[in-house]
Amino acid sequence: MAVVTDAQVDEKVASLLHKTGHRYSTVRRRLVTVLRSAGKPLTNSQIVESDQSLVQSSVYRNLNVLEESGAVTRIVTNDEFTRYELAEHITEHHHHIICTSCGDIADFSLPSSVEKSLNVSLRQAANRTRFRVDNHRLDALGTCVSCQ
Amino acid sequence: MAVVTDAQVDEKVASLLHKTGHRYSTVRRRLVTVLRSAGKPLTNSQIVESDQSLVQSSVYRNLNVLEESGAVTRIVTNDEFTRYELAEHITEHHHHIICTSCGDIADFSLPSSVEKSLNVSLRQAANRTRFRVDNHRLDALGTCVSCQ
DNA sequence: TATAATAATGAGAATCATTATCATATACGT
DNA sequence: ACGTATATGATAATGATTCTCATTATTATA
Repeated sequence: MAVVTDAQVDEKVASLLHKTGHRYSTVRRRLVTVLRSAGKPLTNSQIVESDQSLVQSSVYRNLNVLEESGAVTRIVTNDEFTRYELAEHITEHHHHIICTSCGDIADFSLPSSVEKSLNVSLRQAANRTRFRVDNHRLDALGTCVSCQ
Repeated sequence: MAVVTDAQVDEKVASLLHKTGHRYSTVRRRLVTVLRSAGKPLTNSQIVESDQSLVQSSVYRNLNVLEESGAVTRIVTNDEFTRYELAEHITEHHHHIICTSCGDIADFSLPSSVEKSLNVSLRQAANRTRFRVDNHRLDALGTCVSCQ
């Protein structure tokens, strides 16, 4: 997560937006900056709090645009707020530990050996359902410091 | 999932409800029956469709009661509907494959060797965050037959 | 098995995160 | 700079979920 520079993120997001016929506007740049510096998925209101120049309705609209373009991923926990983060192919593969009490999230990673065996097993398991598997999502569920 | 009988499920649910000061009413019995026979997490409206004697507002209320008692688990996908299933300790540990297009879900299981190494790695990873880890949630993301 | 006390139900109203609308402003190609 | 297409912000609308409350069911006890 430290190896990717701001400039590289900008370039990727710009390319994704342009490919889908959208502009990399000032508001969208600020949005990407907020998401990048947070280091964890944020709710709409956390985003607006982080950068008070941003407007709720525009943030919602642009998060959807960025998601359609593939630059941003939507995270749902068990609380009532959707959270957003930069897509993994822009940053790097990681997982979330979710507080089952307040919905707060932290990022973490697993050894690549574990990731590999997981992927193999998932493909095998998927063959038994009739779904086509594209990806996986592994979350740890627990309690954050302030809820303990 | 085949080893648990209806009577055993009933007994467990009754016990969980009574422990938390609730009754195992007729409506709650029907709800458990619907969830049990579905074999996959259901939305509120899927539940009401499955058993037309059930009423939307009562289903919502009772799903919450059952969740608080620990008999039912809430599943959120990326679509706009929350889904519910019988808790794992009543049936058995399993995972979900979620259709990223329509939100439909199927159940699947992994080899216990994979589950074990996963658990070990999760504990280790959690030590680096400041969360206490209780559980994990592994979903495969893909496309269901009717969306392919 | 009646009774009283308590919890559950159903119908509808209320809530609130998210989306849609639309007049105005901004960005891009020429 | 100009004209056109897209983006923005303020506000209204939407819809899944929750809340309310008068009525009904369940349980414990005599």
